[in-house]
Amino acid sequence: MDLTDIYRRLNRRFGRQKWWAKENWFDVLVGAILAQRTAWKNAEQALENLKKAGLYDLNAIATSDLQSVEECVRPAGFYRQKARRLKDACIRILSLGPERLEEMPLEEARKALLSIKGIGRETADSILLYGFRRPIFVVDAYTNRIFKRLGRDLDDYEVARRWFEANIPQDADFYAELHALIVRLGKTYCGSEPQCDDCPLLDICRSAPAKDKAI
DNA sequence: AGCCAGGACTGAG
DNA sequence: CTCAGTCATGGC
Repeated sequence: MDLTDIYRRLNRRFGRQKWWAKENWFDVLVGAILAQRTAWKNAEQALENLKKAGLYDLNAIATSDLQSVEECVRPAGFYRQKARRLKDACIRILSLGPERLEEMPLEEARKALLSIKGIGRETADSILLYGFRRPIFVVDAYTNRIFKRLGRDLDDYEVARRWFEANIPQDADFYAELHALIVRLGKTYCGSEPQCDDCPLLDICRSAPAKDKAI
């Protein structure tokens, strides 16, 4: 399966996605945590609330009253967890020194992020890729769903990630665009009600093994 | 009226 | 290690 070809098709169909194109790592950190298992629209509302409350700042969140963060973050769902995770993440990164994350070797930075409660693999990789422009490919639920339909099982996250990285140009901007395009494709064609008409990958899907067709 | 959204943690087997 | 249960609001 030619991932570069898939990228070309998606890019032709959807154009440039520019996820977090001009944002910094803090924007991505907060956005990624708030967007966990939540529609982006709701995470966006929570972001606005944080800004209006003067809490959109690493130091401010780290030293904040947890309840005021909860109020802001409520629209994003799981608001008690997310408030706690946000604050914890800010405290940890402050004590580590944010600039250290840029200097560290990639695997080390990844481990540092993963050691923060509330930051799992996808969130850590999103922060590294979109926030720090480090070459790590992000695998998410859409990626799983789509590629299972195309005939490739990705249920092991690390294996899946390495497979992508080994089969496309090892470039952060390419990773960033491809992942965003995959999510875009997923939203449009692979939701609860699959819309196969006009799907840019329809031929690949048709020629795939028939076992996982029913997603 | 359910179902789902750009996950991660916990506890049980 | 795998897997269900849990966390929670808003939109369709």
